[in-house]
Amino acid sequence: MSQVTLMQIAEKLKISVSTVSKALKDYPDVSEKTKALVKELATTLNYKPNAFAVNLRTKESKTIGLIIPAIVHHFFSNVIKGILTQAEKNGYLVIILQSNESYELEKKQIDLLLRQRVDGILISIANSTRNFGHLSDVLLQGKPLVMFDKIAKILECSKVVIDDRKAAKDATQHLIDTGCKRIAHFRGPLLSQNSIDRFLGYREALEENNFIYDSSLVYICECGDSSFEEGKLNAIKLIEDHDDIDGVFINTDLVAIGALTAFEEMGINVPNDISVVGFSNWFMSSVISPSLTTINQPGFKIGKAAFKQLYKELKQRKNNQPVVYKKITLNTELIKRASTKTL
Amino acid sequence: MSQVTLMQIAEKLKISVSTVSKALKDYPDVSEKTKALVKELATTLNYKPNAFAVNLRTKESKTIGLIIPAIVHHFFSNVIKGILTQAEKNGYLVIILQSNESYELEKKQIDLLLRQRVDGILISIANSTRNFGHLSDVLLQGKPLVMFDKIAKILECSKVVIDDRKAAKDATQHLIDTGCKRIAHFRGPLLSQNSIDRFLGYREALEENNFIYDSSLVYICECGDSSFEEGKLNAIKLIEDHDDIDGVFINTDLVAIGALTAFEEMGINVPNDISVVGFSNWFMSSVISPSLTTINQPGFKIGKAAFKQLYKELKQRKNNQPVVYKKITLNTELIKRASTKTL
DNA sequence: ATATGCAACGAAAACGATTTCGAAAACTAC
DNA sequence: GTAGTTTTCGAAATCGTTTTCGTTGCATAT
Repeated sequence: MSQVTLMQIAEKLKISVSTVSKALKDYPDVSEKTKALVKELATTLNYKPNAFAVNLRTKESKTIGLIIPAIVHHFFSNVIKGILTQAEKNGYLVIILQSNESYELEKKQIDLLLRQRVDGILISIANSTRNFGHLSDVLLQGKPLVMFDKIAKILECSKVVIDDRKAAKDATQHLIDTGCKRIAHFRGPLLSQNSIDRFLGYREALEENNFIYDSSLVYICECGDSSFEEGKLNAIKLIEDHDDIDGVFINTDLVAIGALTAFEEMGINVPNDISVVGFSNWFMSSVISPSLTTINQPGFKIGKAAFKQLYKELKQRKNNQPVVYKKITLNTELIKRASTKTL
Repeated sequence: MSQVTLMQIAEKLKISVSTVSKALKDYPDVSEKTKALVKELATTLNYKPNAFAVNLRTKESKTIGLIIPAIVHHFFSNVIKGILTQAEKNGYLVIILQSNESYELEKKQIDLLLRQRVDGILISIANSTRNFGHLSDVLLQGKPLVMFDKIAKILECSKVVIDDRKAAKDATQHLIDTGCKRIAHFRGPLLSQNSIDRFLGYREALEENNFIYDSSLVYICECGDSSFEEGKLNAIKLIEDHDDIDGVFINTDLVAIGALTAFEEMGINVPNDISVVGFSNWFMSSVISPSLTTINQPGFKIGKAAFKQLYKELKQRKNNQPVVYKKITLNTELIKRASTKTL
């Protein structure tokens, strides 16, 4: 029932606690004979070192914290999977918290993790987060912090991202390449940096191809729980407002799927009347009809890279080496499917 | 940089560590004046109690472990969300591990969590898990264990489930009620208890309506990463093998969506030629065309209920009350959509 | 003056491991 | 046999809290 301790092993073997500890950790100053004895008893008693005591002594917990805006989300759950996979490989445990896109919650959660004395923190910040004091606190405590996907540009720490702007430009360029002449954009929240960057990529592609940018072609959606509905509504509004649109670049897949549905209901053919490009490559995008051309956002890889970077910094600090922050940008790719024309 | 400790506060105030500790925890034997002094200094120094030391003393970590077969999964990510939400409310942190449906991994992860001295464990077991020694170890260590969704019936502990059999029966009955005369079933893995129960529900509905059960109408799929493809392939095989099928009950939504796609490609109209009912109510099911009739599996609620039960047992043990195991069965509901006929 | 009670504080023993340092034992070499 | 070296072990400090059990000083009652 109650846990086995080093002392219990020591008493049974009539040796000291220190020797038991050293035997289990293969210190050179313990004879092979006692080592064997200790190890055997330890396994038969099913000894498990008390993590609290170990952590207290060694000042590290082999645990990291992860704060993420949402869990029920194809991209983010892939990120989590990447992080967990890599953490497991390196013997780290992960405490996961979801901020629900709330700054207040995020702040509280950082504090919780700091109290828990995690070795480091991975975070994708909430859209509503404008102050970064809670994040610089982490750095000030001497703990590594790696941001991914939704980052604070101003904060000096490592980051793992995709190039939203370039990806959005690629997406828009694809619409242009396949013959679209007047291209709308359903963008995400005004405050979200990702949305801003994607919007900028959209505009940049237009400008490079000498299209005139028309702000009335840009529709905003929150990209929250009702993304699908937002996509439908915006699609309807788009058709009401304009009669010459032949392409749309949409901030996220789910909104795009809503738009596809609305287009179908209105008897508008995709891609012949209007071409659609989404963003993220949710699993769903490949199974709907017409399948959705989109930008693949490599969630699993981002998660892996984020943990790897955190791990690297953890080791650098441990070895008193200078910590070098890195900004890692992972490649996205355009996945061409049936919602855009082929040349 | 380095963390503030009780001793540092004590030294600055020229009082003892014990008084500081007691002041912060509002013990009655500390004067209001010193309490105020201590609390003020604690906040200005940004004191955070060292969780390792606290845990070591109090023998509880306010942390629980969660082992889950997969994260990138609509149902499971909803469960996680439910658990995290409830855990946060009660001041608990959650360490999440994914077993990837591997028994070996699951065993190792249980051991990891036990070493970490989590206060309790929530688990949905892997399909491949046939031995439950690692799980009864948890109970033997005096730590609460609550299983959800994928459970081991043989193990005596609390469980949170849905009634797969009844739900499957409802689904099949709905096909019968809407006029289907010959109903096939795409079932999940042979080893998965959920699949077995759903299969039994399917058969029970047939029998209760005096349909003859025909094992050649039951197709197996793994329901893994290629569920969609499996659905397509099975649908094609089904049509090749039989020409009189007018209804299918399918083990999971994703497989069902694959089947829907294949039916459409083969020019078979759903629901007029064949009606389809899925299982789980993935988000996707409502946005595809035709939208999928399915069984809603309340992931969020399951997660919440699982944590609540764990919490209850945690408190019972703490108060030396007898621990009562409970099997909680949550309601499912049939969501009628366009893939089945209306009366 | 003595006894009693209470308020306010502190010393010290846990909790269970790690690690340094010193000591004992065993062995080598002369 | 003695000096010196190498093995092998253990005592004790430490990590930062919590909590028990005193102790002190002071006010009140007798």
